[in-house]
Amino acid sequence: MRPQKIDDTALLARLIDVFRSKGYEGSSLNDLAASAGLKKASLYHRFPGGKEEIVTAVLEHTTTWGKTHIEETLADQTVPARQRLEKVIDNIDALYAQGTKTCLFRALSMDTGVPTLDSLIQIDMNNWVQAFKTFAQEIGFTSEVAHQKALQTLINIQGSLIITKGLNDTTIFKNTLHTIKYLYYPTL
Amino acid sequence: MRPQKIDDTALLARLIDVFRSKGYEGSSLNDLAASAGLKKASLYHRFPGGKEEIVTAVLEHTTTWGKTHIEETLADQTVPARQRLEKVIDNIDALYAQGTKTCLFRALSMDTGVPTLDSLIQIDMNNWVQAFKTFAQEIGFTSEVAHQKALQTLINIQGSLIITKGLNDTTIFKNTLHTIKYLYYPTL
DNA sequence: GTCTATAGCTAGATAGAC
DNA sequence: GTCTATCTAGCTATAGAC
Repeated sequence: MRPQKIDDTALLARLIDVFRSKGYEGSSLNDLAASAGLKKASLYHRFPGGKEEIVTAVLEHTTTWGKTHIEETLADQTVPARQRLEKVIDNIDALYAQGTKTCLFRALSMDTGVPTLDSLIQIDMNNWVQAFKTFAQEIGFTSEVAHQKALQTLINIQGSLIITKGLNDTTIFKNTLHTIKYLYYPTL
Repeated sequence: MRPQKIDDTALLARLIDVFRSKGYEGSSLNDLAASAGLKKASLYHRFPGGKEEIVTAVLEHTTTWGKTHIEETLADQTVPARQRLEKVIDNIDALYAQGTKTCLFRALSMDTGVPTLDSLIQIDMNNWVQAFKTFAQEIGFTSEVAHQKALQTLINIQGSLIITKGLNDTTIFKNTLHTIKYLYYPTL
């Protein structure tokens, strides 16, 4: 067997970047292949189901990223709570490259004609909310308040990414990320 | 001259709806024409510059919407300040149809290959920020605090729209809109 | 596993009848 | 002003050589 030009995880990373900058319809198979240094036909070898299989794989890869970098990190009882939260914020900062890259969920949550996407995104978002909510409950907030704080966390992240892109000012994302820990530790 | 099947403002309203649900690349001229009850060639008669002229007109229409429903409403000294803010929040609630419709800026701020779009969106967003900032200063906040409140207003709107869509739960948008007035009147 | 070549289709855009 | 018909370019997807 001939060796792969690019391994699966590197390939997925390239594909994610294309989708989140151009969206589903805006990303052609030529775009996707080119960013991976491959030709269209080679992409079909790796993903026989075509564009739909590619975007599904990309979303599933994002799901596992969230499981380790958000959910497990926030729930890791061997680390002090505040330190866990700061680590997660760092992870999110890296995911969005300090606000210079947009969110894959946002890029893929348009009307695409691929009904599966919406439910995959919904599952991921629910997992994120649940992770932050569980964390907030652990440090003493009631279920209801914890839920509101979790939602506000995601709202701040997504909203600041949009405004950062629109105004072309990454300090907005940076400042918003910085305020998130005060949602959970108001007395700091 | 033959009568128009649909007048300019109604036409623009239909076109906006297509763009904000499907994005720029996802909206084909057939989609756009069909939603207006016209054929492609008729759209070219109204917008000789094609898709780029259509999307530009759509964004300019949104700019004038913002001028009247946000900027002028917030600055209207003949109305009590709190009442102006509540009116603007109502206008925003209507614009996004209680959270069921996504934001045009968000839909069009992907990598489209149409460089004009980014700067049009940036101008609109800046106008919105400036309008809320001026309002916040008028009711007593310092320039720096007023700026932060204006940014947080837009972040909450955009973020809650994304999360509302992702989780398929319009109560999130409703609740977030409801909290915006407490940004400006914390003692309420 | 990757590639070239190509099928079949739909996109954006035009020409010209009414 | 709207339409049908059509052009070209790009799209997704496949076949088959290496």
